[in-house]
Amino acid sequence: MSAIRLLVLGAVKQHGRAHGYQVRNDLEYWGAHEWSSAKPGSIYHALKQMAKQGLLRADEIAPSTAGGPPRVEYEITEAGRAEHLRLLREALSTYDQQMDVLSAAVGFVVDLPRAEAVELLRERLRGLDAWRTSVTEYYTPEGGPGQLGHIGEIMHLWVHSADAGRAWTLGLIERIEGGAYTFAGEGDPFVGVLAEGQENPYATGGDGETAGP
Amino acid sequence: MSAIRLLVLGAVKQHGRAHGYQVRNDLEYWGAHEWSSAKPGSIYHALKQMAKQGLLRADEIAPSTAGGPPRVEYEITEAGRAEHLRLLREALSTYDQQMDVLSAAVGFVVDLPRAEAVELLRERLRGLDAWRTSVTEYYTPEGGPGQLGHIGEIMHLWVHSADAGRAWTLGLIERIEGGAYTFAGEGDPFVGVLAEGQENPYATGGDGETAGP
DNA sequence: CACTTATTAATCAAGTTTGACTAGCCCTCG
DNA sequence: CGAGGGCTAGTCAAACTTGATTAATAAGTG
Repeated sequence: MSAIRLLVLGAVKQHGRAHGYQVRNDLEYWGAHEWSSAKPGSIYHALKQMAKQGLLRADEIAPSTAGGPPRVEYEITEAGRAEHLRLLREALSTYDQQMDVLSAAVGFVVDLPRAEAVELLRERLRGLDAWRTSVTEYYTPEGGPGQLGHIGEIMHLWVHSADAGRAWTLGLIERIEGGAYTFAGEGDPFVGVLAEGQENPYATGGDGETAGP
Repeated sequence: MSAIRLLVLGAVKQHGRAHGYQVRNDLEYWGAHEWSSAKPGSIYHALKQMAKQGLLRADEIAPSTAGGPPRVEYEITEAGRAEHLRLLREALSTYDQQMDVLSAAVGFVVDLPRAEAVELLRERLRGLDAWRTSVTEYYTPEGGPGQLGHIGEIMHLWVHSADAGRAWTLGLIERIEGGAYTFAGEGDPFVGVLAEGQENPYATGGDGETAGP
């Protein structure tokens, strides 16, 4: 699973209706172009693909309000909302070892009821534990771990990473159960999108360069 | 950078000369089909691509020794050896947040001299630190971190993961400096490939299922 | 006003990845 | 003996990602 669908669907969902450039701008605002494959080509491709699959409805619209070729506006469908929740649940609950998917999911976690978010994260913990166990078993040959030579370091890396993922997940569960943030059905949601015409303080070429290679 | 070139080049290099199925088997032996994109299509594609680029030399060979269509054998060229080292150095030294690349690199780390391996890992540490700093700066708006709502959890995740990566890297450096493993120019290298005809105990369909989804 | 430069909103080609499929050969079971 | 299952080695189409490029308009400049 790649993060792009979750991100693009989520962006359109928060607006209700959006054109490609708007989605692109939101994702840039979230910094997503730095840590995921949310580059223009991928975004426009995902929009078209999801429109073809009925998750979005495409409306041709006259010349844009600010120069450039005419825009296509996309509106989210019921199927699209359902798919977004499905992707979100999957991303939160499965150990995927890809941080971009998890990051995107965390960005939308408050779209779920609080109790469900916690339950999904617990599911994640179970997956992590199972993975950790299977890694240690797989990489333990009959002759003892010394048999492996430096290859054992790969296992070491994974176990380390599983443990770190576990600790982070536990921390998040604790904060959510402690009442942090506003979840679905608990009042005004936190919305992180740019209004039409609002300038993006974290735009691509800015001096605030961020993520690594 | 994807891990596939590093893996495939490395596999051919360890044999000196290999056909696609042999590479595929080695990567399966290493468990790489579980944690990287080392699936048949990608492997054969990478072989062809790298042959076109002069990193490998392709020789057509008569029907296989054990049924099936004729094999194409690939031999690594000087350019291929150089490219493998280049990819390896890059994978070890840059913070990439993709565990598959790092895992593959760890598998080949002993191809380098011990001192260079340590230096590259230190470079990695510097990259990690820089990234951690930029993340905390990027995600600290004027109004204080409370401004971010649940979005701050994304930063939390990254910082956590950077710290875990730092700890693992430090541990590895320590073990290498402590004399662990046999590096380039230090005697008989550890070679983890299957000999021709040797059965693969970790083959795809085996009951020893491993990595997560 | 004509001409250059920037910005906005996409599109395109090239390269990758995926998952399913083909086709030859061997072995076994009835 | 021959039908089917399984292994070997690989191909293929479809989807996805990437980076470059295009087109349309707006804004500045002499």
